[in-house]
Amino acid sequence: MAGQKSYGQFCPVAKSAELLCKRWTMLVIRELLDGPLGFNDIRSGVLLMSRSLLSARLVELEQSGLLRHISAAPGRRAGYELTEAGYALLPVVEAMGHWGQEWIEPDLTVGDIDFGYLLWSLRRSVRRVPEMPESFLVRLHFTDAPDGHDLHWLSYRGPDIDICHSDPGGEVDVWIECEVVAFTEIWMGWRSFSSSLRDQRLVIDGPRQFTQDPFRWLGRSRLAAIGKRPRAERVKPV
Amino acid sequence: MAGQKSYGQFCPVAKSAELLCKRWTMLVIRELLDGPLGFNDIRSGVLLMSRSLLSARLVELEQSGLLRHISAAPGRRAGYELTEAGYALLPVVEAMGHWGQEWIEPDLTVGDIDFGYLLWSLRRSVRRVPEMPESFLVRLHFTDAPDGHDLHWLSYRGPDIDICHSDPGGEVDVWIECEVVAFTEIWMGWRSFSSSLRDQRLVIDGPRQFTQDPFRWLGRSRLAAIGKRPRAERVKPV
DNA sequence: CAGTATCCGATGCGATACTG
DNA sequence: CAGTATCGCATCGGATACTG
Repeated sequence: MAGQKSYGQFCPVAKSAELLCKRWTMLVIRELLDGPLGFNDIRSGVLLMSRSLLSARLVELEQSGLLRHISAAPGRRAGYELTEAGYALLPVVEAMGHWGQEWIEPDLTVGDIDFGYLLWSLRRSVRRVPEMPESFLVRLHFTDAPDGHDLHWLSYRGPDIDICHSDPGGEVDVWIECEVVAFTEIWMGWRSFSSSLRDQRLVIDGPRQFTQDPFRWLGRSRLAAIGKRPRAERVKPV
Repeated sequence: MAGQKSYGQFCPVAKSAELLCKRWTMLVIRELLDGPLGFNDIRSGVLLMSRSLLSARLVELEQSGLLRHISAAPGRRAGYELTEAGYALLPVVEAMGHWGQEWIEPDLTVGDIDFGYLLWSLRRSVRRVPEMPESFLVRLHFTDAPDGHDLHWLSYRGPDIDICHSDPGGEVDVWIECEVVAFTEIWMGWRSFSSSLRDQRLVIDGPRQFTQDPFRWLGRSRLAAIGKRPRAERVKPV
C-alpha cells in the first residue's frame, strides 16, 4: 500500500513525478485521455500489464483524485473516467509523445505485442470520409503476421466502424497488403506512403479516390506529422 | 544493468516513459535543464537520492544519449551536460511542473529535506536589481529552523551572489524573519506576500525600495504565477 | 466481463565502505 | 571532490487462482 518513498521536495515537478512516474501509470492515463473506458478496454491498450497491477494502479489513481470509477447502471457500462485534474494531464502526455516522436530511435523488432497495440490504435483512429458509401469494407492483409492473425477487415457501416478478424462477408471495396513493420512505420509517419507504394512495401487496390490517400480514412498516429531528428542525434532506450 | 522490462509498444509516449519514468530521473533532468552541473551540485538538488543511484542514473542517461559527461580540464570542472535531446525535455518538465502547481495539494510538513531544497532553489533564483548598490547584504532568519540552520546571509557583491550560513560580516541592508513553511508558501506563490506582511507571518525591515517587493531580488519559483485550483478539485499524493 | 487475493521471485535502491 | 563496489532488504509486479 504505502507506495514508494517521497522525494521529500515541495517542487511541483517532484510531486508530479511521484504521482505519474510509476511503471505503466502514464500509459493508463494515455488510454483514458480519449474518454471513459472499461477495465478490459484499458487492458487492450496495455497488453503486457497484469490485471492485478492495473487494478492496483486504478485504485491508486482514484485515491489521488485523477480518475473516478463509474459503476454500471442500466444502459451504462462500468468503467473509469479521468477527473478534470486527470484530463489536465493532456499537455504532459502530449509533451512526452512529441518528444518521443522527435528524438527516440524506433526499434521495430515487432512481436505480437506491438502488433496487438497497432490494431488497437488503428481501431481508435479509423474514421469516415464524406465520399464513402454507407457501407464500406476494407481487407487488410499483414503478409508476415502469424497464422490466423494476418487478415483483418475494417467494416464501415453507417456511424459504426468495426475491425473484424474473420471475414464479415460482403463485397470488399479496398484491399491492402503490407508487412506489419512497414505498416507501422507508415502509420507513425516514419516512412512515407508514396515511397512505400513505389518500392511495393505497401500494395493497395480499389477505387482511386480511396487508394490515393488511404490515411484519410485509416487515420494515422496523431504524432505522424512530427519529424524525427537526424539519426545521429537520436536517443535510444537503454 | 538490464533495466526494467519494456512496455512492448512502439508508441512514443510509451518509449518516453521507459526512459523518463524511473525513480529520480525526472528530477535529475530538471536540475540539468538550467545548464551543466557537477556531481555534487546535482546531488544538492536531489538530497535524498543516494550517490550510487545518482551515479547509475547518470550512466544510463549518458548511454541513452540524454546527457554527456564533461571531463575536467584546465580551467574547467568536470560535470554533466544535457545533449540537445536532453534539453528538448524542457517542455515535458514544464508541463509536469505546471500541472503539479495547478492541481496538487501542497502538504508542507517541512523537514530538513524540504528546507535544504528551498535553500538550494533560492540560491538559483536570487538576482541583482538595478537599484542595488555594488555590495548588498541580506539577513534571512528562519525562526523555526533547527539549531544552527536558522540564519542565512545573502551576499550580493558585484556579479557574485552567495548564500552564507555564517555571518560574512559587513553591514546588513535588509532583514527578513519568517517561518520556513510560510516562506516556502510565499516563494511558491501559494500565499500572497502582502497578506503575509499583514498577519506578520513575514517580517521584513530595510529601505522601502527593497522591502516593498523583495521577490524582485529574491526571485520566486518560476511556477509562482500559476494559481492553484479550488481545494476540492485538487489531487493529493498517495 | 470485471475484477480481487495470494504467492514469491526479480530488482530497485539505500547504506556503507572504499578509491583515485 | 567525484565517484565506484558490494550487500541486503523492501517493494514491485507478474503468475495463478479465485469471486461476484
